[in-house]
Amino acid sequence: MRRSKADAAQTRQRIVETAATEFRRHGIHATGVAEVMAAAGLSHGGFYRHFDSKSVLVTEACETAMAAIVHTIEQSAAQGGTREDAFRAIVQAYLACPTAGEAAPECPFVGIGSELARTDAETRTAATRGFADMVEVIGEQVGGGDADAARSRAVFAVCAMIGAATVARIINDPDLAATVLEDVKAHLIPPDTRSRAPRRRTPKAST
Amino acid sequence: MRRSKADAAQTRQRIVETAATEFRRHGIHATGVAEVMAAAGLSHGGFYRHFDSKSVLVTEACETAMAAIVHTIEQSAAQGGTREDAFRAIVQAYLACPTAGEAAPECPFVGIGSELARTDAETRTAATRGFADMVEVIGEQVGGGDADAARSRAVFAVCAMIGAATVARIINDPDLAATVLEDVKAHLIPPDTRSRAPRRRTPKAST
DNA sequence: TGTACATCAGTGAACGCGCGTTCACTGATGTAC
DNA sequence: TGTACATCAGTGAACGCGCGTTCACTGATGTAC
Repeated sequence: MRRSKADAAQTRQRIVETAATEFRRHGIHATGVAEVMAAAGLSHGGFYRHFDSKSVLVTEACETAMAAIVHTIEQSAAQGGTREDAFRAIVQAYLACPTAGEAAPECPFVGIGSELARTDAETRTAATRGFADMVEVIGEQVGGGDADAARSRAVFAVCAMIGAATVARIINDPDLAATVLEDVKAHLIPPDTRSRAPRRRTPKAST
Repeated sequence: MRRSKADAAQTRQRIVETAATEFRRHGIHATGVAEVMAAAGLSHGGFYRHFDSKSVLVTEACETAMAAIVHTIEQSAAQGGTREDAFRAIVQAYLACPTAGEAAPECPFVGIGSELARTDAETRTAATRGFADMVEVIGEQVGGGDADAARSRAVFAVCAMIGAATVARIINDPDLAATVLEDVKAHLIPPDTRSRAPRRRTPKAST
């Protein structure tokens, strides 16, 4: 039963968005085309009306997922009045842990990080752009130096957050996982700007 | 052709060590039992004389890989005279980039990070122990506060390194990937103790 | 110590299954007149 | 505007392939006497 062009375009987009979620949640390799289509409410046969191959879907899903996490970070940033508030809001939101085992549920660097390194050039390019965007948005909040210093600090913060969420998801002990997230939050957010969280026992010299 | 007990035990260990390398390099899902056995110089049929299932191999390979990265970190630490030297040596070695796309080739948190989060309880327990060991070894080098502060700083450093290596492997632009590794090194290693690497243009206030 | 037999590490073919992909088919949509 | 036909989104069965796993077989190892 043929659908209108508008319907078809909408279906295509739904498949990509569903894939972005499924891949992040269960991994790229572990998520089949049929699984994505079923989650989108379709039968698997129609997949190739929209995409040449699974890897094309992976690329587009990566682009969509990257745009989503960048958007979330922008929204977190918009919550804070000062830039310090904005940065704190970003870190708190990214490393928020309803359950530590599902830290940063939106971020593809966490959900499919090690798999992304083995994807094709197009997908890795999309991931690279996503990382650059994350750094840019966060770099705007971590000023206090020249542009390059801000960018460098943003790179550091993004890497620390990605590493922390990755580790927290792997760790088999919920308390330890939560502690890891708290430790990394404590080190990323300057103590004088932190809100609720208790300060470290001995602040000590800067690292 | 039956082998002696000693030979069989040696074969088993060879399979586990081969698997540790193959899984880290190509991913758990993407590496078949037959592939591991072939890489170990065996035919795939004999696999189940040694292991009940692939997931048992995954667990043991994870244990082996964790022991290896912890051992490497210990050896890096042994190179430095002071604790600051030791910490610098650990970070420099972990984030050394012959090619940035292969950062931290030994560390399972990087090579199979997102896949580890979806493995069974035994494997995640092995990974959790490995993380705790990494934190303990590094914690010994980042003193300057009480034990808990040192542990917390070690957790932060380990997460930042894992995140940096994960990102560097994904990024499609070798220069950007190398910059990420340098940025994270620069932030982890206090400027006054860094050796060769050029200092950031404006050191600025501590973060 | 020597012999006869059970054990089992390793081989290679085979198994069922799920994967990515293809295809014949359906019927609503888009288009040409 | 109405009609006749081509297009194509979506369905469901089928394809070849590689995966994890099993199995009959081989022959050296281990063991009981």
